[in-house]
Amino acid sequence: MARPRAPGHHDQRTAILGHAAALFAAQGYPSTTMTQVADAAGLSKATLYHYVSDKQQLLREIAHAQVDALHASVDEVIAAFEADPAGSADEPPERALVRALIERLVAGYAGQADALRVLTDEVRYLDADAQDRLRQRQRELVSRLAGAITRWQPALAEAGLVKPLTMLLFGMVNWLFTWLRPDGGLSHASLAPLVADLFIHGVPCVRPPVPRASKSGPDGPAPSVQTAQPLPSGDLPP
Amino acid sequence: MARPRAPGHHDQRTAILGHAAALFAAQGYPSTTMTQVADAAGLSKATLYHYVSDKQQLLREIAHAQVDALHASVDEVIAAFEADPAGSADEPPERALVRALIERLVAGYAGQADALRVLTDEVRYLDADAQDRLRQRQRELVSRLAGAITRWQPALAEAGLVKPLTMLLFGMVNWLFTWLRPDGGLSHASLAPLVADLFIHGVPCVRPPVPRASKSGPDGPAPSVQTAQPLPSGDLPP
DNA sequence: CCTACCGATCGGTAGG
DNA sequence: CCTACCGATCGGTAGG
Repeated sequence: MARPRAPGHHDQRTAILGHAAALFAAQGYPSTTMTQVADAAGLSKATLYHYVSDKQQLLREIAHAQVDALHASVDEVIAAFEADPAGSADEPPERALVRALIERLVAGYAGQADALRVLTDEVRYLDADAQDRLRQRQRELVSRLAGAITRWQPALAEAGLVKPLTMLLFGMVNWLFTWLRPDGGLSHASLAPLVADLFIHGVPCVRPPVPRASKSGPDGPAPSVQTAQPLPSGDLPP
Repeated sequence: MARPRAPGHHDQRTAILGHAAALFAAQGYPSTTMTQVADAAGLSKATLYHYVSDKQQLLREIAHAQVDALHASVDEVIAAFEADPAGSADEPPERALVRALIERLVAGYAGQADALRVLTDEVRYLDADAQDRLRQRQRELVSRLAGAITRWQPALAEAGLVKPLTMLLFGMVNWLFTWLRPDGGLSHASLAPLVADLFIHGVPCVRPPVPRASKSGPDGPAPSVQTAQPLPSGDLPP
């Protein structure tokens, strides 16, 4: 059989990013060598450096492409919703949008597990500048989800609970690739409604301020729950 | 002022593990150098090696101590429950136990953020043997939570949903240190009931098999949801 | 002879 | 697109 045609520059870059994402996801960024990336892509290390300027660029592009893809998913769901806001008739449209967003995010994990893992676990190894830009985009993603939840449950927003609940949702979703095996008996498609049901039926039942007696003594007024600056991923102290 | 007394061997080791956990959590295991660990502990590198045999041992002991601490937390909650199974009278005891376990796990994140982050994010860098032993202990922890949930909602166990729901719970909890700042307006103590309420009110509402029309066509019988082998953390392909 | 520790440097390998 | 290397720095250990 003939040797496959050398792909174009753009395609070769795409392939390299895919191999790099798989290696970063499996081994972590710092312990993945450029030689491994080159081998996986079927290139010499020198040739690899013909397509990318350095190791950081691989991480930067994988992460940015992934967060862009997540935004695009939200775009699509919202566009479909605005075209037909009625939803599925058995639930209010605001809730239907939240459900659709959750199911879409979960479903997206099927084919993007590697890049998503890089986005959540390896971003800490990015340069400070690239990391800041990425976190900004991630915060925007959180805000879009939080906005949909606020329109569904406005009372929660007044209590300052929307951002925390949104982050709990991201916790469930981002933790998936940690335990969900693509070859397991449980698929992403069958898990998506589970996550959506759990969140959608649980959220209306949370009790805002928490007047329950906790371990801490009465050392002040009941703490009003405030929204901390939400950071989708850990950050690196100086 | 006199030079402080040299702490005992055990105390010095404990201090070293604490500094290493902080560095591993902040920078990741591979990019943390033994020199940094030594500096943080106020020791020379050679002296550091008097207390630990190698870098892997640091990671191994931090992770094992942390999973042991989590088991101890579960022990305590269950012991308290068995001493007084009635719970808080306004909810069934099985549900009260699940709530107590959730709140205890969340509260535990207050003082153990570094070690927990190491446990969830850095275990992949452990040797295969140590990693296997640790994952076994983590699976046992998941099983203990799943057992409590099963006793509360036996119907979910028959549908094979307990392990997935347990992992969603761990997702919310393990994701906390990613966005919850200790100095933020939102404390672990005020968040714990939020997580518990969300889970406890959401779980009874999940619909088992999912007879909803999904995107996939009718290419077979409705997939029976099975429990995949739950892995609390990612694993390293060969 | 022990412990606790130091300054200096080893062999090997990383990214480029 | 490869072989041959570099400056640096890693984890770990030597002698005293």
